[in-house]
Amino acid sequence: MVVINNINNNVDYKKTKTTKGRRKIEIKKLEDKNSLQVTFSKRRSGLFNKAMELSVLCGVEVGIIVFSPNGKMFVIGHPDFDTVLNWYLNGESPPPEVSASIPCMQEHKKQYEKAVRELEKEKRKGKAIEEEKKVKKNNNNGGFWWDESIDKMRLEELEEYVKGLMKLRSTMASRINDMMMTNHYLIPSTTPTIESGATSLDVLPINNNGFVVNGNSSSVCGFDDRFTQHLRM
Amino acid sequence: MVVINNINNNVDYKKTKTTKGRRKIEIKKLEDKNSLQVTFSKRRSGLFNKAMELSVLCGVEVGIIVFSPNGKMFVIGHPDFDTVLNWYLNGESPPPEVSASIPCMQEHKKQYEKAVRELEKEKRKGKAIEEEKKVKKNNNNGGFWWDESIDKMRLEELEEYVKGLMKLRSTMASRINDMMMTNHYLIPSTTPTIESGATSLDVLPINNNGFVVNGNSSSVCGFDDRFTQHLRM
DNA sequence: AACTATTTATAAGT
DNA sequence: GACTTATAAATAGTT
Repeated sequence: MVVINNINNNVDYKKTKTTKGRRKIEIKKLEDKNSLQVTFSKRRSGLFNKAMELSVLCGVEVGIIVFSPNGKMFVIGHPDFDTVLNWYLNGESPPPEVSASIPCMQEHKKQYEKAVRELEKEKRKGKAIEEEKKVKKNNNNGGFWWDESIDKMRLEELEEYVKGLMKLRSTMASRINDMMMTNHYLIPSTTPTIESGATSLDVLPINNNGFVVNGNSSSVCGFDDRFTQHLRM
Repeated sequence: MVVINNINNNVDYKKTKTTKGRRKIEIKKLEDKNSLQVTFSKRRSGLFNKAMELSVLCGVEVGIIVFSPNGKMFVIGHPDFDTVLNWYLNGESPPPEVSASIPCMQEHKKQYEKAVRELEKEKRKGKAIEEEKKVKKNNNNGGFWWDESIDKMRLEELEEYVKGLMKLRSTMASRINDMMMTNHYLIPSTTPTIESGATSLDVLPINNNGFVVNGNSSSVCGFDDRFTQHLRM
């Protein structure tokens, strides 16, 4: 119980209240352009801070994207946004600890899902090279200057890719076999996939071009400084 | 200064307080397994609600991924997470209104970035079909049962893909030309890309297999019901 | 950006 | 999880 007898120290108070203080608002689109901007700034800060606290307190992974009213992108994440994103895109989990408690069927689903996704990826890739050939034929004066580097990289990565693909084939075969022997699941027609390694934009706010714009900091409770930043929208 | 004169109205109080009420905590990893779970639930709810409020009040787009301590994935977004994600992956902005205020150079950067990303995608795709052929040769007894559908889809999408690729080529040519005539920018070696259309997982929490698990609701201030759900972690 | 008076969020307890 | 209580934190309106 916090009780403070104030009879004797009213003298410390301002005699007139300076503001009406916080007032309740409806959660609906703010019409006043100015207060909208102010509210956005305050609440985005608040949101990111809440995310940071959740992440630290519970040791969990969080990723947030917010677009300002002007379309400027703000990204935050722990460990960093793109890492979290990859887990999402791959349908994976960050900590491989409690995942062992997942029932067997779930594991089947998971691997099957992943296999389907890989297959989609493969399919799209396969399609592309034929397109590329066609385009080259259309530009029969030759490709653009960057074609060479593409072909070089392709060859360099060829060997290890074959291995991965082979493994995928066998994995898919066994998994699909498992599935068909047990239950029937609908195959999602399209699934988001990520092709390349992620960049590490992390908590930095980036403009709507995807470039990092700025980022200053003020450390909060030992959490990475990058979690707090104050930038114009 | 918080001061409460409690002398005259102690009579109104319960003689024994039932709880000590909320108490301040340090923002550091919770050790007690139980309170960690409880805190995660409460704070995830709070975070999602804050996101919803921000989205409604300011009319902005938000997307959040959170993993529970057990690795279960929770996703929320407005209009839906995957839409927000695509904007992120493509380095685009949701509203094409204020984007006109972006300086010309920024526009160049943006298109260049995108072109580089597309090129990466193309490259990886092209690589894949050759791998597929190799694999097929290795499995010279014929492909698996799903090969046929892949080839069919490939052909079906061929025509429109050519058009897109042609446009990309010319866009890249002019953009890169623009860049070289003005400034020199570093080309990020890898950039996250998304290959297929997005699924609409929206606010539904999904387990670490990427499957939708459940989702009940309780509407908040006219915001989509899907923004609130209470599920086990 | 700083200030307050309030509203909200939430730590503990049930 | 859902409810309660007391308190800590966030923030609407103002300067």
